[in-house]
Amino acid sequence: MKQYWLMKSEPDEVSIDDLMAAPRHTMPWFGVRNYQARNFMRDGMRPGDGVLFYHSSCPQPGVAGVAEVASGAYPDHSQFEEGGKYFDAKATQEQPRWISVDVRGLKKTALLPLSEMRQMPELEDMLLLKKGSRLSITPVTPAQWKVITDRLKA
DNA sequence: GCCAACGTTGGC
DNA sequence: GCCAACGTTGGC
Repeated sequence: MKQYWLMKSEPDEVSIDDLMAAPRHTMPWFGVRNYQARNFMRDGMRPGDGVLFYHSSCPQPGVAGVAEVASGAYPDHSQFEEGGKYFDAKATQEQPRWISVDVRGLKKTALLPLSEMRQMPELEDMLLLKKGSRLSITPVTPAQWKVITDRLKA
């Protein structure tokens, strides 16, 4: 059963344009350092799942495009890069702590701003919109997916 | 830059 | 296992 997700990225780090410009529109999703988000990737995601690509921590936060999960989970290389921003001294090759999946961009869309999503009654239960929600990866229900992707086409 | 909310760490 | 202190996220 296909599932749906929302994945946050800071456009200064990786924007929807960066994703679409990558070879085969595909990039590894690295740098997740939160267990709940990791577990969603590890236990919930399957290739072909739908992804809303969300721009966060920027002047215009919102959904910037549609993507899909393009691989299963594998160890996040950045945890082993000593001196790197995402290095984790407690991770080993034998016992990796963090994982990545590949994400393939399907299309860049007109930005659906967070402010507008907050005004859509159908989205009031979205995890993204809950007070205090900071998870970089959240599940999206099929109904929410439909409302949002329909809106992105309009 | 502010700050609310949440997650993690570490002493006990 | 508790919980205070600290760090991070992310909208504004």
